[in-house]
Amino acid sequence: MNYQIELRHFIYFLAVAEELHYRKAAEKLFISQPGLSTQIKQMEEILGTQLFVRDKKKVQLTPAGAYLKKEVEFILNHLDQTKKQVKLIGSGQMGEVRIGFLGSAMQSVVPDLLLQLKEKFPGVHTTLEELSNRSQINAILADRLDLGFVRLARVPKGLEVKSVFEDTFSLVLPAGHVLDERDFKHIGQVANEDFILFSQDYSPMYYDTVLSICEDSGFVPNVSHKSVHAQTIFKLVENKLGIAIVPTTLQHGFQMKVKFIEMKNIKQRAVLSMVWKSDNRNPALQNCMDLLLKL
Amino acid sequence: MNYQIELRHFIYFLAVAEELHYRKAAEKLFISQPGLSTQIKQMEEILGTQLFVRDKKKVQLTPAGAYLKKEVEFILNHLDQTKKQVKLIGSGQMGEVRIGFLGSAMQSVVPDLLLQLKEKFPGVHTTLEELSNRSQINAILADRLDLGFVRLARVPKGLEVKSVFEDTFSLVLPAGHVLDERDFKHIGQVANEDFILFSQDYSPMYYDTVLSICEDSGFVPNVSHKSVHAQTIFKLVENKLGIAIVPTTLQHGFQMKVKFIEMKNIKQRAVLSMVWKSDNRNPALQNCMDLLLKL
DNA sequence: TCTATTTGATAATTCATACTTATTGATTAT
DNA sequence: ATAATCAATAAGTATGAATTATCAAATAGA
Repeated sequence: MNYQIELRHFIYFLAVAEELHYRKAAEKLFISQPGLSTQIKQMEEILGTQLFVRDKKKVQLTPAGAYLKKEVEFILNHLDQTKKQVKLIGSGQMGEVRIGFLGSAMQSVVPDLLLQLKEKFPGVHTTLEELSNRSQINAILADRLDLGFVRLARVPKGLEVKSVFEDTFSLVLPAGHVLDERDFKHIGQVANEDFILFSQDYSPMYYDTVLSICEDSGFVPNVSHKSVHAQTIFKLVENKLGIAIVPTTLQHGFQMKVKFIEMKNIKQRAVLSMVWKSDNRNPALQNCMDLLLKL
Repeated sequence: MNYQIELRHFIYFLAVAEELHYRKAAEKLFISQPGLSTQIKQMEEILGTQLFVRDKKKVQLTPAGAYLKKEVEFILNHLDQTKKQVKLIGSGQMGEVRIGFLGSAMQSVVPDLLLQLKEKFPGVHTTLEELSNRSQINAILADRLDLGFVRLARVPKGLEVKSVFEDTFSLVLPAGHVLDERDFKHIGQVANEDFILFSQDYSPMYYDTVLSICEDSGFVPNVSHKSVHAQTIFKLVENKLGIAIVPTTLQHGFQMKVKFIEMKNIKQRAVLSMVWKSDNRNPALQNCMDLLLKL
């Protein structure tokens, strides 16, 4: 009667919370459904709180269950990371920093940073993952990621941000476009063209900034396509399906039949920021931040 | 051979890490020393890392063990906190109650109620949304809302209603109108004026009631304008585009050049009711209702 | 050098309980 | 109506965490 919560409970709970279906969850866990039922029930008894509502053909989380789900996700992620760190420290290496980045960050600062990190802390292993702004924020909050490179004006409470690179914007035109660098005065000259932009979901800040650039020239762009890949955007421009506005450094690393016209005379900049959790417990990240904040 | 780490391991580990002495740690844990030894050993096997150095008469933490100790402390603390929170949310002392209300409820009961709620359950967070009767009912049925303040005679099955406030009706006239409070006897005196009422969609009950008030005086009102905003109605009256009949408490909170004549002698009342779902699972709402139903 | 004492690790055994299979009762779909 | 699907319950099994008993190694005191 006087049991203790165990990690097993959490893993089972998470499976049910995700599937909202006992049999499916049990299959995923490779255990029998009755076993799962009793374990969840026991868990509810230990916590003294109902976690699921099972009424007639459907399983749902209670408010307490929904809260617990978030916490359990965090705890299990943190535990995984801790296990890795323990192994690394135990084997004499220093640790791991899990880094997320927007595709557009790979052209400018991130490679530099990785080189510096490798030099100063050869023992620190880094993992890299290309993710959207939103995914990075969520991953950092859930402790699946230590450090993110995003383009965001604001971040949730509990996270710290530091701007690391300010880039001008460039107009991207098909190679044979009539407008040339010499003739270019302002963006209003291409107001009638179709625009190809990064999706608003992918980077709201980028989207807003581009709109504000156009607004400053007195027009609302006609957005014909949206994409999350620079590659795709350039390809579309190359095929004359529209023109684009992107951070200037994005021109490096792609072989495309497009021309870039840097817009130095406008005030808007593409700001790339680092984000991390104020209370991140990864000792390798501490070292990493000490280095990075000095740059 | 293929075990999993469990919280038990962490608790045992922490005891040993604190005591640096197996027998003493075992005593503290109320288990036998050999049991503790095997569990720690198993833990080291699972993690693939040595956590303690036991050489000749003394037990000490390895670097990996020292790191793990810090993390285990954090995890166990966080877990304790989470358990407490889950209990609080489960018992309704903490959580969120999503409240909808008709604009006209903001003048009378809702603010009072919120104050009382904050006082008794400081942990319960409330969200407020101004919605029409119909929108509130739909939102409650769809579980997007926990509690609504409506003016309705009937509600769909599965919902509960309780009248919370009965307001008299007032006649709203332009400031310079010939009819005065002293001269006023019955609504028939203004039978020939244009009437400005809340839309029938917005509150069918209000609309019906106003019609019945007029009917009792033997006339059918000429409705020239309809609106969903009290603000608009008063503005129209101010500009002599008609007169209105509204719940009396609506006169508070607006700065308008209109005069109110309260009609105490008629039987009709503007009834404000609470609505909620009988089988709402939100524990915070349960507490909220316990409080409210006592008033 | 010999005990006596203390340490953590083994060995053998016991016992709690997480898990299994079999079944039920309730609900929905055909 | 019949079949199918769901979670809960019941009874039995087996895994492994605990126990007791013991050991080997180290220290300290005579």
